[in-house]
Amino acid sequence: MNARRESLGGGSLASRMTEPLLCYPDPLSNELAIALRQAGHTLVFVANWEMVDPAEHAHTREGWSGAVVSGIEDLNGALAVCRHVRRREDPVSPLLLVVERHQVADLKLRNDLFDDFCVVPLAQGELIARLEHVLWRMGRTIDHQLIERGPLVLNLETYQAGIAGRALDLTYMEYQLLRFLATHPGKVFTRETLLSRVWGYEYYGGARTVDVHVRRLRAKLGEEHAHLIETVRSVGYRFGQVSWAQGTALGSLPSGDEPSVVGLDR
Amino acid sequence: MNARRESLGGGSLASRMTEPLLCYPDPLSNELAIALRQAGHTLVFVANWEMVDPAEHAHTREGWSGAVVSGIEDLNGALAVCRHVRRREDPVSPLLLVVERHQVADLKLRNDLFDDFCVVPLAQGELIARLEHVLWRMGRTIDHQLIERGPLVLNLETYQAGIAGRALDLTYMEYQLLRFLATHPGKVFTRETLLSRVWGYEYYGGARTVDVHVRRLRAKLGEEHAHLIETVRSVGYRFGQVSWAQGTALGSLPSGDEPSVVGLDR
DNA sequence: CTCAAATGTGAACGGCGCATGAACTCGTGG
DNA sequence: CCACGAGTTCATGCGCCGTTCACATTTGAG
Repeated sequence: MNARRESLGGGSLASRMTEPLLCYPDPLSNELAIALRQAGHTLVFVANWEMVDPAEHAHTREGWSGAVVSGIEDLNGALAVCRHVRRREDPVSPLLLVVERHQVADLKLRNDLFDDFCVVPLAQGELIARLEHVLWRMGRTIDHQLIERGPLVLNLETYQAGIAGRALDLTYMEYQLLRFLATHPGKVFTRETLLSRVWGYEYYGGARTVDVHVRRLRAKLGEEHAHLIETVRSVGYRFGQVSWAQGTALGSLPSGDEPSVVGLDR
Repeated sequence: MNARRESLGGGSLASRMTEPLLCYPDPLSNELAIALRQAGHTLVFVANWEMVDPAEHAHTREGWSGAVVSGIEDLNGALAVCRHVRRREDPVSPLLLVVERHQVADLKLRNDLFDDFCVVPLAQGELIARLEHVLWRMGRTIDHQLIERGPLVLNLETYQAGIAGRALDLTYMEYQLLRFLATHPGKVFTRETLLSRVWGYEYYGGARTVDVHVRRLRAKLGEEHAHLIETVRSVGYRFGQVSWAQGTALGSLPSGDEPSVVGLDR
């Protein structure tokens, strides 16, 4: 089964968005598809995350104007699409996630997977309003996606990483793992959680794989910064750093004595 | 009429946003206020845009952690608040706008007035999810799930603990034990109960193990705070002490997690 | 006061979780 | 076909930390 492309119907108020919208799943619910078409968007449907790249290649376009991913039918599949789409060298954005009411709780700690979300049943015009709002936001924010955590810098566009000014040559999984950890500084993740969030929900493999990647990351970070990834014995790992332990890690520590080593030295 | 400020209730799972949330109108709908309070926010209500600056000045805070503006009662008034708030030298952000279904259309071309919006009726947790998402986008983070008991702070996400601003370096079991005790302040647990609740139902070992862990905890708490874990002779241990001042002291101790500051000396 | 039960204290054992090194699989490109 | 790199798995050793024990100290009843 191939990606299905709709051509733009009669003119209407087609914004200057010449690129198509990436839609998941195939078929997308009628309500959503109709609203999007009425707003003048061209839709390309994919049935799973593996078809995203072929779909793009199929119509020789350069990229997408955005994505609308519905988690109603299959939330895990939707999140897989989000994850894949965000990891491409040219990430699709903006990405709008559509969920049901009871799925809102599942979005916790997954902020990095989407730019905005909406809950069905939708209000009249809500989907378009959100798309426009997020497009407007991106047009005026010149956010050259950088994650800076102390001496660590991750460039989400170029997939480059640096530590204390020195460039880090990370492999794909190393980068993904470090990025995930650094996106949630301080929080401890079990190996199982890391496998599901970084590797993917469908992944089934030994938990010790995480250890090895952590080890290599530490090695590349150098002895001086290896402690940025901390081991929490019998729990998992966390990305920690001294300077924002205060106020972030422990909460409002009264600016007292020596917050410098808050929970970081073992 | 003045701006109305709520102080954060006793302990519980308080988010660490020390700055208050600006809320319009006064009163904000119950549904919204309750959700925000449950997430641990402190709320300050204003009745119109002219009261924003006086309200900020009133409680000597430096700025806001964000704003929740409801347009349900008076959309124009709400938009006026948004406009004013955005024009200040130190704009309040993020700004979340709450509207009714039929008002979505009115948001067109007003993207600059808010960072995100949501439509009533809200899905369970949607308001908080949006706040978190927009906060996350702006590079700020909320710390959830803090247990605060007097000078003791437990961060359930980072597995970090602190006492009076000083970091505690606890082992896994020490942390689990302290967490369990602090979750039920004042309540006495037998060693057997602790073994089954903290160690696990299937655990079978000597009861003196508990003693040793309590000892090490007290040592790490420091002489000053060692009394936070009390020995109830021929019964077991408890966290905190009962306030005999209030009538039926023991009997009135709620078994739950909430009241938190029962008899804790600050 | 006397004594026994309960708890505090110090120390040592030993299992388990993790780091480490290395081998193996798979895909890619020369 | 081989070389190479990336991801995964396996085997081994070490050290932390949970557990236990012996002994000291405290508590409370008679």
